[in-house]
Amino acid sequence: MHQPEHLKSAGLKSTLPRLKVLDLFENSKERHLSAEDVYKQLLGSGEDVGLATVYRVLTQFEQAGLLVRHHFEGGKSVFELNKGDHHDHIVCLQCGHVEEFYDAAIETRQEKVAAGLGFAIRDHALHIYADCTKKKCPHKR
Amino acid sequence: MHQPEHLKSAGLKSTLPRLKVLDLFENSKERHLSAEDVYKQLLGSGEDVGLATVYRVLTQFEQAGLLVRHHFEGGKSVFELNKGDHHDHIVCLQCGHVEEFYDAAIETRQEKVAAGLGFAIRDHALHIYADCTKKKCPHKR
DNA sequence: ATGCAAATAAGAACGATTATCATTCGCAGC
DNA sequence: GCTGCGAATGATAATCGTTCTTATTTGCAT
Repeated sequence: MHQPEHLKSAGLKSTLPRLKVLDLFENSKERHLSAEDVYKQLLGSGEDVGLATVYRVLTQFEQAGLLVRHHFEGGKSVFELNKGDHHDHIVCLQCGHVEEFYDAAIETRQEKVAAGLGFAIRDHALHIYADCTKKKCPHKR
Repeated sequence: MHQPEHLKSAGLKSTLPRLKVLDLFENSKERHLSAEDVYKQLLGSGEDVGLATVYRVLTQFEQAGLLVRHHFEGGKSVFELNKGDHHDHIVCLQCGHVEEFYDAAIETRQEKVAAGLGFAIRDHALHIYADCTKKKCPHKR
């Protein structure tokens, strides 16, 4: 792993905390992590980063376009690697796992509706909160 | 205005703060109000209610089905009178005004997508953040 | 009117996040 | 490879929205 280029092109110095956070997002099982998730996972790996630094780095990465921030219910911000695509989210009410999906029909309908009301869409968020219908929820929190 | 019945049927005593909050939602220009909006408007009207009471009452009203709570970006909860219908929201990025809409096609597509992924929808929120395309944004903050 | 459970107001407490600031680090220039 | 300086960090205080605690007040059935 040598993403220093990512950081460099974003105008950010390649520091240890930043490399660690980026690495975490690229190698973690869960794509969607909160600031505290990141902080705890780093501590768990023996890394010594401050919580304040985690928040700072996440915000910088968001501004640099490396991460995308989401506001699901529950108050806390959740981040994921920016794959460049747009997608919406289903949040499992049982385990908190976040599934992604994209539906072209929904996207175009949104544009139509907004245009009809005299708005130009800048951004949107579709969050579905649902129960997994499989017998046992397959995702562990 | 005599909504004591609303309160009564919800199992809530008809107290002054509760009546005032309910009245505010029924007579305010903006349908969507945060706890602080409610608190400030009441203070402005010379009413003397505590902020804690506002939060308590809003939560009770939500549980009683009188109000619906929304989580837009920005962290704070926003409430509106429960009209019984479901609708989604467009938030004007200029003035913060919230416009409501309902699109059957979007709703059905959501169900299909969720079912296809093995989820049973419990709740969902579609928030569109957009710019008003009219020359001057007609809504004042 | 009286009493008591329920509701209130004020402020403390809380969780998530941001700001402050002294110390440390990355890295360009020597 | 060393130096120096501005940027980045970590510890902690501060902030913001919200909830909890508790002593006091209120609605309302009697």
